[in-house]
Amino acid sequence: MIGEQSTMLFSDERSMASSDLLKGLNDPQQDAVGYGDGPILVLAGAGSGKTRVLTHRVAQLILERGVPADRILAVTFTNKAAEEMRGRLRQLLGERAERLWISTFHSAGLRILRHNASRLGYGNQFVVYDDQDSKGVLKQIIKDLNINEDKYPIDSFARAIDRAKNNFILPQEAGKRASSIESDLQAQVYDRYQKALLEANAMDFGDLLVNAVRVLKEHTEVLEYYRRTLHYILVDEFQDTNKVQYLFIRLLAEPRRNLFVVGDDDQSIYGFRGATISNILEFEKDYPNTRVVKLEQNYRSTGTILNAAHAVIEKNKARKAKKLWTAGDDGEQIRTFIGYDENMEADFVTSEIKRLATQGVKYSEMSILYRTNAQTRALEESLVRAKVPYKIFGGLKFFDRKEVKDMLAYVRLLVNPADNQAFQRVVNTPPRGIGAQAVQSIAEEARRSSMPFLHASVTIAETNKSVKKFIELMGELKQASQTMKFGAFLGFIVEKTEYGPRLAAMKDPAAQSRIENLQELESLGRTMEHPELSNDEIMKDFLDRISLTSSADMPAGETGANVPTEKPDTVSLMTLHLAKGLEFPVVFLTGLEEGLLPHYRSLDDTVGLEEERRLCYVGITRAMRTLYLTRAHNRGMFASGGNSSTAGGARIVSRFAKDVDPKSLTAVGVERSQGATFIEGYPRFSFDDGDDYGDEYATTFNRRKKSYPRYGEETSEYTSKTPVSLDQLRTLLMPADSIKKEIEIPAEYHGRPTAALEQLAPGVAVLHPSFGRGCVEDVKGSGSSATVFVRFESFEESKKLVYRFAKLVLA
DNA sequence: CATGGTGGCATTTTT
DNA sequence: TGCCACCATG
Repeated sequence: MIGEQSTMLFSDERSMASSDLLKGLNDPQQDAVGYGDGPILVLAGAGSGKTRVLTHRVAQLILERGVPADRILAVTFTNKAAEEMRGRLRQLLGERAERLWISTFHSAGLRILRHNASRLGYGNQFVVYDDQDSKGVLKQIIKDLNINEDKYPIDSFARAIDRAKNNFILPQEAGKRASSIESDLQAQVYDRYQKALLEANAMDFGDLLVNAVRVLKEHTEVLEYYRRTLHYILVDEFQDTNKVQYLFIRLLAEPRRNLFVVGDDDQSIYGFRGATISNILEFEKDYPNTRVVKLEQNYRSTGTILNAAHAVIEKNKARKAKKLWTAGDDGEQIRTFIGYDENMEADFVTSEIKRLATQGVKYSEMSILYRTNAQTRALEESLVRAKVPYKIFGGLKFFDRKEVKDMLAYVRLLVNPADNQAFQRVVNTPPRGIGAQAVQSIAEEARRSSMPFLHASVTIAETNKSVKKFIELMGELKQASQTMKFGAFLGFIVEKTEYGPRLAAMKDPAAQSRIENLQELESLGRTMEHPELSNDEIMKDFLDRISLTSSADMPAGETGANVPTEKPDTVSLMTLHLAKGLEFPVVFLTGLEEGLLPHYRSLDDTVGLEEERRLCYVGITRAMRTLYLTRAHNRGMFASGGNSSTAGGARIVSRFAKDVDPKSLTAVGVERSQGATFIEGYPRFSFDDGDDYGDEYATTFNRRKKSYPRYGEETSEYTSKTPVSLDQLRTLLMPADSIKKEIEIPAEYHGRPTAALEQLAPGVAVLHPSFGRGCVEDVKGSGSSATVFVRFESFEESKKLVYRFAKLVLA
């Protein structure tokens, strides 16, 4: 849903008459698209046709000015946005769109480094470390340096290093700048960390940018090459670029300066990642004769929604003055709701969704937005209960699974024997008698001989039988990797390492789903097979794709009216950060409370608060037609077990909501019945008298409250048990890919309430989300520790399930 | 020396 | 839940 104006002006596949390019664009849009050479900054407000301008600009360069497609680089923030852009350009340009270089900053960095990393002392086949790997490296360093982890936690170093990289500060420079004991220590750790990565032939995320810039700066022949190649550069979401990214672009854009950047300072929400608004506010200083174009006409939202958005954002000091306007009318009132707690809030959202659905609104036209991922729990639970199809964006769950990471670590180690993190991950996984002591001696040997752990362990193997066996295993895997097909090879790893067999031997229900995940991985491997590529190449490609796919890469398809979609009709749930660039007819903006939005971590700092405000602005401007603002009166911050803990007590309405004109708000539900307002009201909530709620939401809520505990009950098992389908994974790994966590509920199991413990007795037929149909044999214990023995149709022996987690349903 | 079980703790946002 | 530190056991 990146699309703004979804008109289908150009249906001709091949190309179009160039004069048509400007048709359907408003004056400023035409200005931007038709501009000649030189730097141009397009300040594009939310919903003002930004993507349209970008794509038409590219088309204009090619069709009207004869620029070859491979002379153009367009940089976006997510793979999805890149794919979206390519898709649209395909409509404008046909085949030629394939030759454009459209990618994210990180992919562009990776591509350059794959060809040139050797100039920096890395092997070109370096691996990309994820956050976990990075922390593993840091942990070792902190141990080596005898740093007190309580005083200086790993995360503080991770953050410091990340910050340095965002600002293109290399270790040496960091050392020079250090002005305190702490920053000096950080610089030391940073230096050792980089050396460790270099030894492991690995780069972390930040390195993909830092090292790309280094290679360009330090090796003129490389820089010249890219400058010769790239004549036009376009940058999307420019307000979210940080210093390294800016340097990267600046280097490539010289000397032509044909730089076309599009952004909106009001939507800068990645300050924590080093994005600096000054990049956009000061662009004109760096490029003196910049043409500035403002797009202020909004084609997305109603007047009421735009007014609310403006009321929120205008309080920010650090912004370029502008005000969105629409030629459309005011539209509906904004609807508000206060829930007793987050569950009631969720139930409200759910029931409104169902209501709208019966009125013909598609699920895919509705979206639920929130500040923190933790808020999904209640929402998810409520949606599952009501059988509303949904998908949650964010979090690469499949590849984050332990068993998947374990198997991938074997692959990594084979591709890059210097990958010490992968080594440490697999050396005793599954347990094979190589404990901390043995690893310690391997590490010492590695240091002594300056060899990777894997090589050092060959020496240790002379005196340690377990290590010897491990080495032999790796050798066997290596040989197999040369001869077997990739998919089969993955299966071979699972077998040979005994990882699979050991899981199979476990009675634990969780083991079963892990096996299924490994089978999925194997199937996925089969789809990666390619007759012209060696297994080594396939493995590298496989790993690269996995490490670069991000949680914001949304499913393709829901791009508005002009692209027919076969995508499932589901409600979208995502954080405000992930929502940027998208639009939905109906938006539920949840958790409008002090401490959540704005988040309490930002409360004491004005810069942070301004960013929270922008976040709220982004949320509001996602809505095309209908906007809901909801909050909860109580919120269990740390959900656990069966307590309805409400740490933090009563919650106060967000200051952002207070900025919205009350006349545009209509209370729904509780406030309506009690005369309280969204802004001021604390409606009287009582557990004893359901009628107090005064509307239909009370029913669900009351039913609910009797069946505590609720946290982690309905949903967590779905997310961990439901295997990701092959098709999903395949999509995931294609360049255009989409990352999503999609929940598919088994048909029979669909929507039924979890069976109460009292209902379970020997002989009762039940359903389990992943084991299927079965019959209760016995029930032992009570309360949260109760266990149920079930004989499932598809299993020989009966299974012992913990009642609290099993989610059994009466058959 | 390796392993498995137990109890305590944590949660902003992400390329 | 899931991760980690700690401890008892083989």
